[in-house]
Amino acid sequence: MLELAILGLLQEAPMHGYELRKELATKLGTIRAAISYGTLYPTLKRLHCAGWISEQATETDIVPPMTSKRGRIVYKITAEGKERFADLLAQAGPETYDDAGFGVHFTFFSRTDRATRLRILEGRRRRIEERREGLRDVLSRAGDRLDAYTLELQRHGLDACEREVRWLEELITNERSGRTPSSAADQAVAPPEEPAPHQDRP
Amino acid sequence: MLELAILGLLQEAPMHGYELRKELATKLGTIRAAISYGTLYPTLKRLHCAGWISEQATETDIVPPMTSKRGRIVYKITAEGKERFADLLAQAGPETYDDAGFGVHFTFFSRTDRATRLRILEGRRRRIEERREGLRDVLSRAGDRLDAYTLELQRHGLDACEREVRWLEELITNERSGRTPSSAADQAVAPPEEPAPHQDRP
DNA sequence: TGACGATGTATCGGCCCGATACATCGTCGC
DNA sequence: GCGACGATGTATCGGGCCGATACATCGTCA
Repeated sequence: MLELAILGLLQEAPMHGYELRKELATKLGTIRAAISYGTLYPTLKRLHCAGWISEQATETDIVPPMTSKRGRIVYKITAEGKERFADLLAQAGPETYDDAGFGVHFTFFSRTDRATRLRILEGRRRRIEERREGLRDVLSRAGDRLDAYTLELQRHGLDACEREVRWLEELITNERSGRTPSSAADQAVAPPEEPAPHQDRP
Repeated sequence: MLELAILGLLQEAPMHGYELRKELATKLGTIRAAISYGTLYPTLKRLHCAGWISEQATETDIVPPMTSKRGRIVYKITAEGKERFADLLAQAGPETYDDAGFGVHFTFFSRTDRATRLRILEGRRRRIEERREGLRDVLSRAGDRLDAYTLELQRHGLDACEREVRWLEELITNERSGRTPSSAADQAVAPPEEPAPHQDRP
């Protein structure tokens, strides 16, 4: 999963580890607090060995404020890496539908096609619906066996599930009718087809 | 964290691994799907070695339907284990406030005192508020740099944060005024002090 | 009698985290 | 000028937890 996230970010721009972590924190802020270095660096090494990314120690810097010879390693995605990214993004296993996996996939939704988006959205919905049904079962069948706090927790969880299902329904509806997620109330008119394959970092 | 959960469940009744897993699934259903055996059995062994629980292979069974000599191992909490449980439940590190940790603590709230409950509730609130502020920052400062899907994800996350903070506020208010979580609208009258130290499994 | 699913215990590889170590850069105060 | 300090940067290690897998028994139904 982290592999997908790294590949996705490097698709936008070459970066070194520290920068990657910060970028991950803002883009995936909802999903994970911040990726740990204990995971990041070994993963980068693994991706490099696999040939998905290229490693390049650098003396010079890109941005003006820094002009020294700090030993930084800039990573750049390779052609094989882009292929790998597309595969990972499109294929959906069970882990695609849990919180972290879904979040990462969703983050890069603008990089894939509508069919894939719908597939993942519906898979996620099914997952949450299952959780919701489980909670309803527990509340109706064993509710009186649980103490007040546990009960309250279940209820709060159930509420969150229902809310997320509604959110997903809306996204699915939008997707089917060819709309990009409506920001708030804008975007009344739908773009013709794919909502601009990808163009962040303007 | 899993240690706390196991100790908590064994406090209610002796159990063997398989049963423990099912019980965990229903009580902590909101938090985690189901605990993996690859974690459960090693943890049980660890707890046994530490002296928190006692291990007893059994031939006879408790419940009527089963009357054979299946090699099951029934675990029972020890006096030291109960002490350990109380310590773990009351002490609050940073991991107490993330989703899993908070969920487990909350599940056993009826087993601890109001001061501890308030401390944990407020710590959790602070944690969520931090996440909320982070999301607001991103949305206001870098919102236009992100594509529509990422934006939508952040917004959904922000909404969930705000909702959870409100939920926590309510719980904290109730706790301060000496009420157990109000089931829905019942419980208009507050019990005198601690809401019955613990009595599930009636 | 044999297939099948639920029950039950156990291990292994792998992902990811937190703690930790170490080094350099820019900035600010003294 | 110079030292302290926080941000920047790379890296390793132990440990928790997961998914896959293996193996065995029980009850049930064909």
